[in-house]
Amino acid sequence: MILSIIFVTMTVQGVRERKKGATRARIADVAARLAVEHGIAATTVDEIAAEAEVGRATFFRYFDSKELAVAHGLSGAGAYVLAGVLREVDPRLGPADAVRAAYAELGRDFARHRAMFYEQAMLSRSSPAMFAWTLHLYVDWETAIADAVAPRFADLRDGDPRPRMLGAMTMAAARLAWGEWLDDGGTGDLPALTQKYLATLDLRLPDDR
Amino acid sequence: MILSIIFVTMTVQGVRERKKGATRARIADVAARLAVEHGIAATTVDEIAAEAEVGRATFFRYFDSKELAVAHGLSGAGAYVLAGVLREVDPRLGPADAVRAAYAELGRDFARHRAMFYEQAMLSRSSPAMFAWTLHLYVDWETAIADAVAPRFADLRDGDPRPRMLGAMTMAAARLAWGEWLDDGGTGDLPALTQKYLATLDLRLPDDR
DNA sequence: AGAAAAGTGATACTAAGTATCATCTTCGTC
DNA sequence: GACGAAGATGATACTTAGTATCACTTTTCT
Repeated sequence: MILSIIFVTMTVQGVRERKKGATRARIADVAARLAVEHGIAATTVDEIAAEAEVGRATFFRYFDSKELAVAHGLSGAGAYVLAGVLREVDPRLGPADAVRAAYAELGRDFARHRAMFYEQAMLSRSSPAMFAWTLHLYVDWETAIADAVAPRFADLRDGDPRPRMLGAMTMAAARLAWGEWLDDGGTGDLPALTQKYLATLDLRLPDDR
Repeated sequence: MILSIIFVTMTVQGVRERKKGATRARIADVAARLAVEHGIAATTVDEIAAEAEVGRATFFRYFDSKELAVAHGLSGAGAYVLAGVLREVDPRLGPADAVRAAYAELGRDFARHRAMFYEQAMLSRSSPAMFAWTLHLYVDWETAIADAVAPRFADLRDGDPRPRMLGAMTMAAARLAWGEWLDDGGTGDLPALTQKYLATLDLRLPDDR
């Protein structure tokens, strides 16, 4: 009894929040799996909802569109993985170098996940709507990256544009590299391509000029 | 007779191409107007098609979604305006400086178009779908900017990532500035905000490092 | 001039996305 | 521990976006 009270008290997020997170993740996972298996066009919201064991209305409470659910399922966790890595790379590195280092870190086991990357890229291009919603998701990534990298700006001030810009540039590099990689048939070295785009990236203080 | 032959021969693009362009523009214009007047949700494709005097099927031949048509109507020409200005600013300016100069140029008659900018920004945020498709359009802008600015890279080589990155960074700056401006109620100085974001932007050669 | 190619519109259909409401679950308070 | 409030769910019904097909018209090319 007392134990359960303590447990409840200790629980960071209540039952409700935890359930919501689980449901959201379940829907996204199912959406991504079905889309990879049968293609986005052949996957209906009804199927996703049924497979995820939620009502159709609930599906749309969690995601604004079928495409967004798929995008989340494919790579929704990616932003947090990257943000996590970003926080852990050598603290002496500046913001832009930290991003490059984080991507280098992620690129290490690229070979193992090559097929997955290819599938995701193909899917994100499979329709204009899917592409649009993928871009929508990228904006979330941008903010996650910005938050993760902000502490590395030594002289950060209020409303500083640099973290957000660095996030945007990072995602642009990832997106462009991914596109070029796909155009080449997905046979090339995606991490190297990403570094190529990232290498063009630099930031300077507004008043350094 | 002979005159008409000469005329036909001189025509750069055939009747078909010209008609297509006009139809596309008409649809986009109507879509934007109706969306501004009644909101995107209250505007149906049927209304747009009817007003633009095309069949419903034709509408979807020109645009992949209602939202994309609206986005095009709102600012579809913007990319070409910017690209045009970009080509005309002082040829001695480097790529990044040219972008800043072009935006400064565009900012000069901002005051006159403030209300329009505000409407467009509000509309692009009015629904997640609209936002997603706006981002989709921005990718077109990116390539237009990249093409316009590419000649300014003195040592451009094949597959150089810098023009595309500069295009992406420019659009990111515009998008972020626009968002911040809107969050502040659209009362601030949008051109100045844009310059703030653009100021963080720099490019260096991959092998300068 | 006439055949080929491309664009258009009508029709019909599928499924995405919205709105409403009764029911059930979780939360805070007594 | 019970209870009322707040929030989440699912069923239902509905509107409209987006797709597919086909007969018809316009443009292009030879």
